[in-house]
Amino acid sequence: MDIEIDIESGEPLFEQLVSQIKSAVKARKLTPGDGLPTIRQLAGDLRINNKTVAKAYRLLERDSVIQTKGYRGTFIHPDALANSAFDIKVHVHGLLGNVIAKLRQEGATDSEIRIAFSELMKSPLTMPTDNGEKTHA
Amino acid sequence: MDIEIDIESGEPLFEQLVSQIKSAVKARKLTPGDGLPTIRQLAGDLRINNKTVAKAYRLLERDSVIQTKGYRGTFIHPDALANSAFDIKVHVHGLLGNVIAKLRQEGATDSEIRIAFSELMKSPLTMPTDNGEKTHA
DNA sequence: ATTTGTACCATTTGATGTAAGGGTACAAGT
DNA sequence: ACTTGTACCCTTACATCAAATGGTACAAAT
Repeated sequence: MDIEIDIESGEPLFEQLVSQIKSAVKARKLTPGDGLPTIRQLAGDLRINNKTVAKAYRLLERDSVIQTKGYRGTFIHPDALANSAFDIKVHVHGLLGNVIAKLRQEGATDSEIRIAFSELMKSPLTMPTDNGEKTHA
Repeated sequence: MDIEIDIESGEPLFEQLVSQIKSAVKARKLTPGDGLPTIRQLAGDLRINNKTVAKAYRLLERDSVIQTKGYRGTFIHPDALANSAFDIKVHVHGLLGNVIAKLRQEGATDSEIRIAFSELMKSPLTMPTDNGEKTHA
């Protein structure tokens, strides 16, 4: 598995890592059980910061594309192929986009939307308020 | 109708204007048909910028608390009392808050949410996409 | 004890937003 | 013609965040 990074590209480094590994999974170049280099190893090879690689790994694990097993290292997740198809960015874009469109339609200014958003993002303890109409089962 | 502005208060000037006029309506100090000072007049009296007052008036008219009649000036809206009760900030907070809570719960990072939000707010042409989306896997 | 991912402290750089101010110009209503 | 709200150009000061880097420290697994 070759991972290459383009510093010049506008795309964030951690994002390049994530999409390259997902692509490799989709292309069957990486299959469940395959081992990945350690964070420090990969960071050293690419000459980038450990934290940048760690960030990519963290996201990949959240998406269940990889699996970390402590001391033993990091491996391709059993369901990696299916999970690589899902892009949470698209999901977030969809849900947020609908609400924004609705609010704009109702007359809310972009400033009002932005300010409310900022305030909401400041409190990390947001619990779902379930006063919506389309609650799914 | 006395309008007073506190420059020292952290609250934005245009917001002070809006809330004071809404309060006056709720307190029946301003009733439908009452005339308001012109933007330039009020800005001069309070020694603030025209645009600050104009912004407050624009928001008040959007909320149908006041009504501008071109040359004749600005007046309290017939339904001002009812409309003063509605606070769009609360509404925006509610809708946005639910989506944010849901996305966080689904594992989206705050960065991902913020970035998607920024991208969406950049395109002023957002149309409602009405997709009856449910929970993903 | 060693290596793993991870968490925490910090920093710099660049982008982007709000709020407010200043000036100029214009269509619409009377 | 005159005044209205409004639209556009610009600027300032302030705040926040992303991305990346650097260093230190730690629980878990063997």
